[in-house]
Amino acid sequence: METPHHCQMCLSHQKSTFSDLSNDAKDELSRLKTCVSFRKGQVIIHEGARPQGVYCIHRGKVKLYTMGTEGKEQIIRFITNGELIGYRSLLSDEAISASATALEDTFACYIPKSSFFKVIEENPKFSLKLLKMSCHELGEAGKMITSLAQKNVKERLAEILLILRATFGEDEEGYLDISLTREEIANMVGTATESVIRLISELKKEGYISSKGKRIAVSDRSALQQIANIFE
Amino acid sequence: METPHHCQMCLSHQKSTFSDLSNDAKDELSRLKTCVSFRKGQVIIHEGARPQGVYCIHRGKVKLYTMGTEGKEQIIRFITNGELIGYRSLLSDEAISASATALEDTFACYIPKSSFFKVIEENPKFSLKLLKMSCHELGEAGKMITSLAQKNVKERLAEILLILRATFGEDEEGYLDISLTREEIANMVGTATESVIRLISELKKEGYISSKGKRIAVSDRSALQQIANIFE
DNA sequence: CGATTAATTGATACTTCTCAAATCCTGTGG
DNA sequence: CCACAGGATTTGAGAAGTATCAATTAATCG
Repeated sequence: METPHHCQMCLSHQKSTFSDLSNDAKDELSRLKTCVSFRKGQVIIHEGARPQGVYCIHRGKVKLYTMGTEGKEQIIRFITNGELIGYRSLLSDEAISASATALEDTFACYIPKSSFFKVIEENPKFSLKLLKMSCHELGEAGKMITSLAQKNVKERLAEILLILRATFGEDEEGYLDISLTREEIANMVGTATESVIRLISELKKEGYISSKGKRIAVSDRSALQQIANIFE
Repeated sequence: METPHHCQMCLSHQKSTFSDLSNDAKDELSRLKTCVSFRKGQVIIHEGARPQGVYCIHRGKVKLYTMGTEGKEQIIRFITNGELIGYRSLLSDEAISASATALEDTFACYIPKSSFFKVIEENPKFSLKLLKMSCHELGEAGKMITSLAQKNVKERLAEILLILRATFGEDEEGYLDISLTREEIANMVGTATESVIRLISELKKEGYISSKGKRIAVSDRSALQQIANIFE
């Protein structure tokens, strides 16, 4: 893999997990890390494996998913600029519980396990930040559990569309700035591909979203919130 | 609330989250904590509130759940001896995302927020232990998400019965050592109470479990594993 | 021993899945 | 640039899985 020039900057990236570290610590990390890139569709970490380090995404979009029965993917969440991949299993000392695959060409830093733990041990504040992060994720996971258990497919689809918008934003034409197949959307919503397709066209008819090919635009956010039973 | 005598011991409880602390740190915690108890059915922390401290369960059983639409509970997980309640929202600095209610009379230590953070800051190893714990929970949550999204109700019920057995064990007669209503089981499985009832009686007919009143005994663990698609 | 709550059963309606077939895209090689 | 192969999307029809509602029986608690 090439070392892209911009990777020099990735530790000080505004939104990076490492952004609050002291300059000294960042310098040290810079020496310890290597830069890697992944093509669209490439697997970054694989469920069941033992992790040897963490990836910090500099630029790109990644899906995190587990394999369910019948080999069907269940997308747990998405990971994008500044966020970490693989820290969960490293810290809990377990096998990797979810695979990660690049949704588009992605650039990342790779930080070996030993270096990662060194940074944690020498920077209690960073350790606390990781703790805060994982506890936040835990809350999000709880919400997802409740949605899956209690909402119907249309409600969940509306919720996911809002999550996609909040996570990836919109391009200049107003479309969600993420390219997913209908199947991937279904794998996040927890339903069959055909059901997603039917409900997307239903939401279109109702005027809450629009779409061109696989690209989707949210046109009435508050309507989707109502459908999804989100009151925030 | 009275201060039960046995609470003196709870920090050194074999399985306590705090068990690895130095004696000095434990002594300090002993001065900072207070002892509380909850009757069966009593709410310990309430979704949406701002937490002021954490509870460490000394003895008892607690359900952690969020309110879904229509006021239906979704049980996220159970908490028992040695485990913490409320640490997630304290550490992520968010509102409490899940309520906790005692399933039976429960004794706990209450550690105020400031004391909890003091212990974390002064004991990096403890901080790392919390990190490990929350990352483990994150993995469990991921599994639950995949189950809810991909397994049918019978598969999920089988899985939950196995989880209950692993979490709470069996009494001398072989029944699960936890008393839940059918509705609570349904709120964990993510289905209607009547569906749980029908499937429990189906599993009974098939000889994999037995039951007397509300008490349930797992009689064929590996059959349940097969039904639940668990291959471990 | 009531009175209340929980558990059970049956009938029916609704949601969602599955399978099959048709159409639409997209990237590629000629 | 065009045609084509292969995958993705869409639509329809029917089956399966679950939920809901109502009525009955069982268990529990003061």
